[in-house]
Amino acid sequence: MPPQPIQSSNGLLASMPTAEWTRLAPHLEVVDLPLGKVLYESGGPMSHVYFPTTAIVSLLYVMEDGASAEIAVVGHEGVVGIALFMGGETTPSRAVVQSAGQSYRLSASRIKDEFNRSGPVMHLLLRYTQALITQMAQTAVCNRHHSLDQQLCRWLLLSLDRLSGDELVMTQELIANMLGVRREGVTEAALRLQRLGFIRYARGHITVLDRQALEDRVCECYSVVKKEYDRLLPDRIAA
Amino acid sequence: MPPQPIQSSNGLLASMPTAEWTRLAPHLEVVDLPLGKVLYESGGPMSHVYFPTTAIVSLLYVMEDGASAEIAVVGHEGVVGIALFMGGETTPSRAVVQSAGQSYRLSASRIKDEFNRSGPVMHLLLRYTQALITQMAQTAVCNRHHSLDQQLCRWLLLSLDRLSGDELVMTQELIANMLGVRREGVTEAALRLQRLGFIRYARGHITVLDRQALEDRVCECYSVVKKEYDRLLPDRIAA
DNA sequence: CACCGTATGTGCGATAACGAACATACACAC
DNA sequence: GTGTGTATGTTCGTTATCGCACATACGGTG
Repeated sequence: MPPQPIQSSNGLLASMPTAEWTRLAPHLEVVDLPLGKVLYESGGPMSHVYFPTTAIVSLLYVMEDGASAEIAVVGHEGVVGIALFMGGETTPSRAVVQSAGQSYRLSASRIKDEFNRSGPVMHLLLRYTQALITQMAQTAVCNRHHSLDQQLCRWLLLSLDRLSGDELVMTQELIANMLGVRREGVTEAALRLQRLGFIRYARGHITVLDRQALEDRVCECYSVVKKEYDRLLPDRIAA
Repeated sequence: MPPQPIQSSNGLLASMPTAEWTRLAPHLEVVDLPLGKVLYESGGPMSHVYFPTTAIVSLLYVMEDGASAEIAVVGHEGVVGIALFMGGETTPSRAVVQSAGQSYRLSASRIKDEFNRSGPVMHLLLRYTQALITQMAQTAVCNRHHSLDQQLCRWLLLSLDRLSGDELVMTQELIANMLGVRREGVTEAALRLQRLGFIRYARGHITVLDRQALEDRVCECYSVVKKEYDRLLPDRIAA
């Protein structure tokens, strides 16, 4: 299989009709998002919405005692900052760059203006929001019922879907923070996958060797979410 | 003569400006929702949205193997069926009546028409949706990090907030299905609360004797969700 | 009032994940 | 090459919850 072309755009932006794209394009900025950058703090101000292209952003909740859990992940298929157009202005979750890369961004006032035109962009953003809701709901279910092994597979596949290659730059420590488990637990689960020959792990670099094997091992949560994204956002345009 | 609701209204309906209320009121029906009634099946058609008054509805996901988990709960503060106006038409979750009572309902076409006017009703529904998102996210976090005892407290308080009295009609078996845990686990957690004098449990009837004690024992997830509802839906009108 | 179905209580061993402490081992700077 | 910091691997006792089997007890029905 030939390598996937590098995703040069964002699925939501690419799905916009010409008129809307023409209106918004002059106001879009391209920004580099380094690993670990916090786009929004819990309850904090949100100056822009982000449409990632090659970056991946995690929405996670950090508790009073410091424990954390990922609620959803956003890549080139979506947008970070839905609270702006949903009317809440802020959310109790934090948005952190999980994989460095680039993103478009649009100021809060521009996205609100566009949304309030109640045109195709609004409907697109709302359908995306529903897909994101499904991801959150499925995360809740998965946290309840599935093993760390399965959740790691789900997490790897969700990340892989948002990257161009087959390699993730991500320490086990960070994965543990996302999944809300111990680092040692991730080590053990990753070792099992490595012994089976599905992945190769080396100091913060994971290479997926057998994606199909991960899909065979993952829980249903992955495909439920994926199908819902495909259903709700069918017009995604390839790079 | 149709049954009249006990609780004067639903929070969202009560928050609507006069013009919108006047427009919608003639089309609202009052319906009785018996315990266990399935309003929507996973992926199934959604003919109406429901604005509960005295009923409580659970959104839950049922897995292939029959295991289930509650994703969110909706009572007189909200609406069941957001997928209709979000544009998805359906969702992978099931909506089940958790506590019998009454509800208003509105046909799918009427709610969509009203939503598409892009007026105050749309903005109200979107703010509600954001609050619901917070509840789902917090459910995911709670499932990951908190003990069954804490989760039971959270569940009891969330239910209590949506009821008029201090008694719930609910077997431990059903609570276990909602929380996605074993029935025996609920028995043990409920016994602990009972021995402490916080609740009284008798064959499907739970009476909360000391609400404050439950609030002292519950994890932060409860207050995070509650504060977010209060922040996003400040205009709620009391019963 | 006897019966029976359902709801609740109890007692196991099994297991997955935890928390902590520690061992290795690679990557990079000097 | 040596040193150092970070990433990964390993071990072990502890804990919460599970899965199963079964005991009890309430309440409506005949």
